[in-house]
Parts: sequence; structure tokens; C-alpha cells
Amino acid sequence: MLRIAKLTDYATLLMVRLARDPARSFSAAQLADELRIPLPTVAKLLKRLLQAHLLTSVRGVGGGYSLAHAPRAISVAEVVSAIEGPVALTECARGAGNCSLEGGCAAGSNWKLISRAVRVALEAVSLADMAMPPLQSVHVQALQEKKP
Amino acid sequence: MLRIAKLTDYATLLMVRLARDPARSFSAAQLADELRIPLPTVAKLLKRLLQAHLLTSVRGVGGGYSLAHAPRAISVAEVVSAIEGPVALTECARGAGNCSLEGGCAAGSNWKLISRAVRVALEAVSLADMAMPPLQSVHVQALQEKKP
DNA sequence: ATAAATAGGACTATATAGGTACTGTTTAGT
DNA sequence: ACTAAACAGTACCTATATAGTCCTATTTAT
Ligand code: FES
Ligand code: FES
Repeated sequence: MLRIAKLTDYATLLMVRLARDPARSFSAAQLADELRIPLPTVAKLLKRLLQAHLLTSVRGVGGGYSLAHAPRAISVAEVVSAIEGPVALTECARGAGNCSLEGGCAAGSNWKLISRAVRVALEAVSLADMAMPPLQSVHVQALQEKKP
Repeated sequence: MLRIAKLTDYATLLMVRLARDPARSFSAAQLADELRIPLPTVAKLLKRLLQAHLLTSVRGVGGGYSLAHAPRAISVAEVVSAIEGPVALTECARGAGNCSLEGGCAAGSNWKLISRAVRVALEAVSLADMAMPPLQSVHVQALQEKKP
């Protein structure tokens, strides 16, 4: 399905929560408890987000996670990429040799462009936007009125 | 992953092929042979596309499939929807009760807007566009230059 | 009558996502 | 120094949904 993974959904919830208090530091247990997500899953996701350099961590007693950048500076696209890899709608849009029939296929290059459009849509929304619904970002507004 | 299903990829290939000769009628076997896709899979996809009213069929000897509308009038979004259901990035963006934590979640309504943006991006590209690479559609052009 | 072709559905095998567990490392407090 | 809190890394299992196949019925030109 053309749908983000459930884990990605969770990850954005985590990031949005952190974005509400960018100064504070949260432990994995705190977040799991507050958002009602199983702790092991939360821990796993936080690790992946850390490796993507979207979070900073402090170890030991009293440690925890916090955002690596300002909420405004982190896009939804980055969160999605961190969890499920680069946004590419088709196999062939990501690299060579992935798609079965690269030779005889006319649609390949077009899928690349469509993927880019989707990526841009996700890049246009920041965590700061997500933290305060309903979303009023001008970027997204613009994306709405594309249909003639 | 934020990726269309492989079957959807195949389906677009089929539709693009049909779009090149909108007048002609193709049998499932012809398409399978020409595109190098297993026949049973092709047959299955064509059935689904038919049920979505994107194709018309003629049974019996000499029968086959052809587009139900002009290539310009069928969007990629319609093909995607026919194969894998409506475009909704999150569970909750589709209907109520699907997402685990609708109550305490702030991001829900924003995901709906993002889904819409993606949907619009897919609606902006027609089969006629896909049939002639590289894609020069003004709609897609516009979607490219969203990033400031 | 026969063969070509679609219509519809049921079934299985497999890849992937989702979730869990275990072990190691760092650090604050006592 | 010792202990407990918390992150770091890895490896593994399981449930689910995708991809793919098969079978049977119906329609129609020759
Ligand atoms: S090369 Fe991948 S769909 Fe055409
Ligand atoms: S309600 Fe589904 S992600 Fe928030």
C-alpha cells in the first residue's frame, strides 16, 4: 500500500512529543508511558532516529533523548527516511538494477519525478508544523491547490 | 515502506502500454508476452483494473482489453487506487477507528493533509504523460519547485 | 462443436514488517 | 567503590500482507 509503516507513524509521534519541549530531555520509558507505545518498540525507534542524527542522547542515570535541531529545522521527510529509508515510490527510482525491466520500460524516469514530488511534499512539513494542529503552513497550503 | 507495491508498478506498465494504442484491443497473453510479466499476474491485474472501470473488455475469441477513457483522462492516482486502495499515508487518514491512539494524537489531522498533498501529486500525472518520457507536464514541473 | 479469451474466486508460498530479548556500556548518586 | 538508571547494539522470532499460482465458469467468433 502507499502508506507509511506503522513504526514510522510511531516515530513521528515521538518526535512531535519531543518537539513540544525541545529543551527537556526524555527517557525512553517516559515516552513509552506517555504515548502508550510498548517500551521495546520505543527504544528501537529512538536508536534509529539517533543514528540518523535527528536526536542527541545522554547516557547514564538522568539521561535521555532530545532533538538534535530546532523543531522548525526537522522535516517529516527526515523522520520517514530515518525509519524506512529514502523515499522512492518504485524500486527503480532508488538505484540501478533494482527494477526487473529497466530496459524496455518507459515509465521509469517518470516515476523518479513523481517520487521527487512526494519527497518535496514531505520536506515541506516540519515538526513544528506537526506539533500544532491544524496545520497552517504556507508550504502545505500551496500543495493543496494544485488541482485545476 | 513509502513505496508503491510491485503489482502497482506492473499495472502502470500495462496501462501505459494500452495508452500508446488507445484504439487497439489487447489480450492478456499479448501484454504478458510483450512486457515480460507472468501471464497469471497480468490477468489478475487486468481484472482489478476492469472492476475499477479503467478498462473495457470484450470476451470470447478475438476479445481483449482497452482503455475505458482517453489516456489524458486517466491519472496515475486512479491506477494506484485501483490496485492498492485509496491513497492514505496513515491508518487514521482513511477512516475513523483505524489508528490506535486517535484521542491523544495531535498529528492525525496533519497526516490527512499530507496524504492529500501526495494524492494531488499523483492525480496531476496522466497516462498520456507517462507514455512519453521524459515527463514535461506543467503540473509536475510546478510540484518540483516547491522547496524554497 | 470447438477453441479463444475473459470472469471470478480460492489457495499457498514468501518477503517484510513488527515486535521481543539479551548483552554491553556509560554515568549519577550513595 | 558499588549500585542502579538509562542508553547502545545486535540478534532473533512471529504475525501479516504481498506476490504469485491455479482452477472453474462463462462468453463468443469461427
Ligand atoms: S524501470 Fe522500474 S518501472 Fe520501469
Ligand atoms: S490518530 Fe493516527 S497517527 Fe495520530
